[in-house]
Amino acid sequence: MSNELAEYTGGNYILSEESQVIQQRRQKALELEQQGIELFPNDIKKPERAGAIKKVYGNYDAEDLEKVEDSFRVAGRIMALRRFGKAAFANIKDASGSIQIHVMRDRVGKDVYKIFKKFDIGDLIEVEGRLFRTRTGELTIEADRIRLVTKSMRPLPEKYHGIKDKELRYRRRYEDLVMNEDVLETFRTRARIIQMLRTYFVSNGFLEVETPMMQSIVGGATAKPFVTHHNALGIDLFLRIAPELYLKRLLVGGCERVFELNRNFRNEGISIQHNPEFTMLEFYEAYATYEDLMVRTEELFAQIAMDVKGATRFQYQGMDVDLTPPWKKMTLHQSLVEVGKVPEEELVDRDALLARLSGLGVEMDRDEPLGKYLTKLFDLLVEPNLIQPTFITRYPTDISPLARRNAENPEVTDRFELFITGREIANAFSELNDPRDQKARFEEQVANRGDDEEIPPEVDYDYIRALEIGMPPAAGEGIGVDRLVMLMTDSASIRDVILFPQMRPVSSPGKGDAEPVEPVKGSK
RNA sequence: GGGCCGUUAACUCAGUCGGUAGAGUAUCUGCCUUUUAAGCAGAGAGUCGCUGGUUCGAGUCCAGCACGGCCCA
Repeated sequence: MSNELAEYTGGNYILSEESQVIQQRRQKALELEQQGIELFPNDIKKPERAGAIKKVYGNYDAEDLEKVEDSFRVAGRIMALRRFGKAAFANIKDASGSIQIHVMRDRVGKDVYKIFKKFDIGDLIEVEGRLFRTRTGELTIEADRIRLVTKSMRPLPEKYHGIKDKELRYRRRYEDLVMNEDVLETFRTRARIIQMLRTYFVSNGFLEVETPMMQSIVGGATAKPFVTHHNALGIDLFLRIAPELYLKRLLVGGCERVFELNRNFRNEGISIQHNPEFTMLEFYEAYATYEDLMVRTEELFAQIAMDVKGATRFQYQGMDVDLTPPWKKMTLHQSLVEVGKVPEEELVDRDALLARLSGLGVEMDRDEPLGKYLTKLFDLLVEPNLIQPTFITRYPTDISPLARRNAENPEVTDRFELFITGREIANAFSELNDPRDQKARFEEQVANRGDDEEIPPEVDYDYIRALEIGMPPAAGEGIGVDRLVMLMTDSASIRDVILFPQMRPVSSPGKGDAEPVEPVKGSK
């Protein structure tokens, strides 16, 4: 064959040559068509599920099955094909599982068998017949009728090893899903976790809302945003980095319990833990404090673990994790001293902190708020060691612009971050609802931002206005859903829990070849 | 942004000291009516990621680039 040589044509790719295997498939498809076989019919009645048949008849022995006179009609993809001249076995896979079929020339008829001989692994077919058990004991459908449902024009990956190349798995998730059983299982678990999150909050009286994805002022977190432009309004808009300021406006509006489960976008690095778009759950509860949210979080995570894992104690990437409440609590200072082995007196000493960071290979500006040095040290020395669930509390006020000050010590906030398996998985605090303090902190934040910022920082004065109307005392939390799913599915990379993770588009022929792209009609 | 590793047939992978490009699966042909990584016999299939360099000769050595993976910032 000649590889799929792609020609660069100004953004689109056209296959100039095809592999031999694909040419042969096209040829076969043509031959079938000439014999009057529809390659892509649309009149297939809803079939039985392979898994359901197996569930009901899985325990029947050969004699029992002979008494079952019903015919069963399934449809699915041919995953394996073993031909013997005038008969063949095939494995047919649908969303519920797979089932073996047996096709005999003398049963389906010469003409049909001739057509069947042109079917390939990867084709979707429909089969109808009675159940029997083979000599080796496998429940099998003896085909009376067989029909092509969708012709596959391209060969599937190798049947035994499947598709292993991670790049191809992420770029061609459809193929990954066809070949690798566990992938669908992971995403089923993901769906179940999201369902449980939703059920938990709804049943606790939280209102699910949707707030803007496109915002004119970046707020609610510190991260670089994606910029887009609205033509009619003539303004730049930012894809949200967090929904926080909108959800708290709803607290002002009288929604005492709200949550949003949706995507955030951050224009930063891609890593094993970061995808530019990721799923965040944020919830806000009036008349609750960050301490109440600790209890909720423990309860929620334990419930999810029980459902997914059947226990609150399980393995993650070889680590033993125990989510049984209550979880460990530590202040940021404590964690730096006890886990990070930083002498306590250093924690208030700018020079000592900078020196220690420098020793760790991190150079930071001298005029950063002290809290930044502490959290940097925390990231390096403490976070990786927090394997068991741990709430870290009392974050410095200077790095927590939206959190309520602690009543005894206004230099720290009523805030926690949750760490499991050395990773941040949630962030929560009692909400700052004093508009005067909020305004001062916003303005200070804006004043302190460097000139090198690509996006000029802006104070959200409408949010201040909302606080002036009056926001009830409340606490709010954000949970990184992808990371939670990673934990519960024992996935090492965030890409394994996002169906289509962000990848750089392929711009040259070769591995990960772009498929032929027809120029989009009407596009420039 | 830095380091290490990878990129060879549609897929999974070998490829020794620099000397004509290999296997299995898949495909095609023939045989085969209870197989299940079916079997047997045969065949076709490659711009060795891209570009340049060294060399009589490069999949192999060197440089740059692209994409990806892992680790670090």
